[in-house]
Amino acid sequence: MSELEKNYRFEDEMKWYKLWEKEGFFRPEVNPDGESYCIVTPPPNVTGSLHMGHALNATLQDILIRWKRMHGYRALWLPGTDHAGIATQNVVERELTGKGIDRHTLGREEFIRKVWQWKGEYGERIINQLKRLGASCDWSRQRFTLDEGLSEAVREVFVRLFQDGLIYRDLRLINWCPRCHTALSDLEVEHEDLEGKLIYIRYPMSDGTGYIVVATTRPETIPGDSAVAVHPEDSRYKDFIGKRIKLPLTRREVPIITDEMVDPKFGTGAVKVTPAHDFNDEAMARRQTPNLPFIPVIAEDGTMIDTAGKKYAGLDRYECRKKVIEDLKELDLIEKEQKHVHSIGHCYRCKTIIEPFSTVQWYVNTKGLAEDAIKAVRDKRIHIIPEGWSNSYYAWMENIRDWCISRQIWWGHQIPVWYCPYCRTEEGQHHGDLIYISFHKSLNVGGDSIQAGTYTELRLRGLAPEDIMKNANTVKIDKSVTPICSRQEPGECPFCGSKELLRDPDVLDTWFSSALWPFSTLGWPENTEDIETFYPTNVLITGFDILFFWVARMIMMGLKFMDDVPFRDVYIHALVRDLKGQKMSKSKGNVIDPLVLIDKYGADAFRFTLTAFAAQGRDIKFSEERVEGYKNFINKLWNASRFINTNIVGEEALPSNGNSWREDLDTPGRWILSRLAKTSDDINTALTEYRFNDAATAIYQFIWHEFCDWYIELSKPVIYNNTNNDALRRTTLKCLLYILESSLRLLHPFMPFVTEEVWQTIPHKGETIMLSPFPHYKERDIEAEEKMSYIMEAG
RNA sequence: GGGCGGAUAGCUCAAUUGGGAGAGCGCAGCCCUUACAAGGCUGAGGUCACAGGUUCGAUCCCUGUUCCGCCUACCA
Repeated sequence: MSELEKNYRFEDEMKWYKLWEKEGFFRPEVNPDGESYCIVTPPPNVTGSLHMGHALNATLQDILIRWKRMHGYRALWLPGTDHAGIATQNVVERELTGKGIDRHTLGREEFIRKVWQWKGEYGERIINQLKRLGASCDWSRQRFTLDEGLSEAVREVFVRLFQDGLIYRDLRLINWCPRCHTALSDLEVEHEDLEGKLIYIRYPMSDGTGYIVVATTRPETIPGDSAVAVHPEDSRYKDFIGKRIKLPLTRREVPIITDEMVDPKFGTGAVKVTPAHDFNDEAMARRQTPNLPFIPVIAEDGTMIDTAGKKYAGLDRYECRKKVIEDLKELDLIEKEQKHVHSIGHCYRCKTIIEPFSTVQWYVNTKGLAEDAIKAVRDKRIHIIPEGWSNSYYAWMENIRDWCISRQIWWGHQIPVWYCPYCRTEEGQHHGDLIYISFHKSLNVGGDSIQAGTYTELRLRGLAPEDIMKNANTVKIDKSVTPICSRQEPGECPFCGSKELLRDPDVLDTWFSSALWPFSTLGWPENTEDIETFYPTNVLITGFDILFFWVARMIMMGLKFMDDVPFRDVYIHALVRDLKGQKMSKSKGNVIDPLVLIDKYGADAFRFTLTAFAAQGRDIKFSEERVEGYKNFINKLWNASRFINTNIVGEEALPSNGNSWREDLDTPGRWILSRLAKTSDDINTALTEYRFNDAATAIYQFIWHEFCDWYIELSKPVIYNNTNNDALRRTTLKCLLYILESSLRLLHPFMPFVTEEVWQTIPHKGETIMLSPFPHYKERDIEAEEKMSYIMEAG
């Protein structure tokens, strides 16, 4: 037992972490006979570094897992990272661009190799930051969503959903990011109100009887119009219905149609219909008989294509808009322009404005899955805490739309589907004629320069299958081409036996693999002991921002493939904001780096601050002053320990729970034991109900204001033997030590480092505080509490 | 457009069954008392957003209003 220094040195925190990890204390095997308790962590992106949200999230999980572990549970906190398809691809691409390298010149295989290399270099950063925070995860079980095992789970799930008819391909408008060059799901689009212009344009009648005025925010898509629509009941346009107009900037004529969806009160009550670039218009087009034609005018990269008119082809969509407005003005077809605020969708990864785009994509039919997932929450097989979020959950689930899962990027789980170019469709067309490939740059074949073509054409021109796929930039496979879905690469076409198969180039939405996380990480589809022991997991702790992205989908997939919920409780924690309540963001420059705070105040003080702030259902406005305050709290505890340590001078062994020493205590002693019991009870109850802040407040109040301010102060006369009562002196020392040691254990889940440090310097039982029992004392001494309250009030 | 949450001391926030309004920081005053000045003690400071209603009694329950934040939506 060494003399404690006057100030606690939090700088040495990590020496304990290293010991814990080395000794295997984080593994559930330390309590082999305990009841199982499991948390799987929300996997952070490999590209990420620890932000306040992660820190809060990890702190709360660590508190629960340490608490349960001390209660003797076979506690597993399973960590890992997410490959984060689009985000990671963007990061690596940006880095390559900095070196003047385009991923297309590298090719798919080489690019993926680069990403893995990048992951090897930087992927552990956030893991190390979690360790710095004190996270007691079982790192021996750490997983990555692109692991072989997890990839197998992904393939298994895809194939089974496909066989069940719950996965299908379809041609329809999707959210397309022209910068990331991929489809996005509805959730991956962030809407933001932007001020634009509502432009009133005259569309001349074909019969020369005048014109109809339509209001639009997107004049650049006029060449893609298939109609003008009015409300069927709109008397202003009664005589126009069925007539045709001359579409400005083109030579085409389009009809005036009716549709219930048109709002007569908006604009002029007449709206241009552009099925290929607007979701509403797509719906309208499909309601018409025959369907209105889809005329795309914008390319994958957001530039205009030939159908937009020679003059505009190649222009960016927003440059084109300006140009079109100028031209319409020149033609005197603009009646007026009006400022107009409306909500515009942006890519959640790169913030580019999304473009509705007609493509063939893979979808999951979610309706049935969602119904089961709704039931699980309604039947209380899953508890969402705070309960208010369950309303959001129901609202979203009840209106769920099919989930677009294919992404036109390279980093991710490639879809386990192949196509045979030599089979025919039901209509008798060759598949090879329905697969269209364009190359990133022209290929030279026997002096010919080839830029694009159908698969059949490219083969006829002498290109080998490998060359075609390796150099492909975009691959468009018609909806009617029969997919061959398989867990392993099929050696040959099951229909015609051809050995020349094309693999679907798309990868799956990152959230597809995350949805399997609670069971794929435990070893599924193998039937492992971990699955048996730890599924369903006990609680999922996460922010509300991924309630739909992730939580809802885990519930759907868990129910579907494990036939049981993935977790019993979902605890939704707050968002960490800055002092003014603003969301932290790099662009606003208000980001507080958790690592900076940890270096400045220590992980314990930082964790405790987050915990004390973590009231249910309320966002956190983070203030650094609080961290300072809890650093002082640590010092308080440290010095209380110093006081006790110097006075027991090694002569006292740790008194055990039920000893007769208690009977010799004076009123303050009986009182503090009773208060300790109440505090332990309060903390256990609070943690059971996920009231983290109440638990933190309880231990803080007890240690500082009851133990230090009152009991230690009252014990001094006794300790210094002013009372000439040796027996009482010894009992009081016992009591001081007992309370201190119990307090450390109560505090350990919140402040793992300082508690271990102090615990090791005082008499204790066991190897580490993190495996010592968590106090749960129930016996109160009401008489002593009442007596003491008189003393305290007399002050 | 629909839904949800918040408004309590100068600042950041607590208060789970309707009866006593609290903490941290900050502020004022007094204390270097042998664990801790990163501390101790004392104190000031709030018609618990506003207006009604229910009740013996409302920060808490109900209605409406204002302001703020968020989620969601097919606002051309």
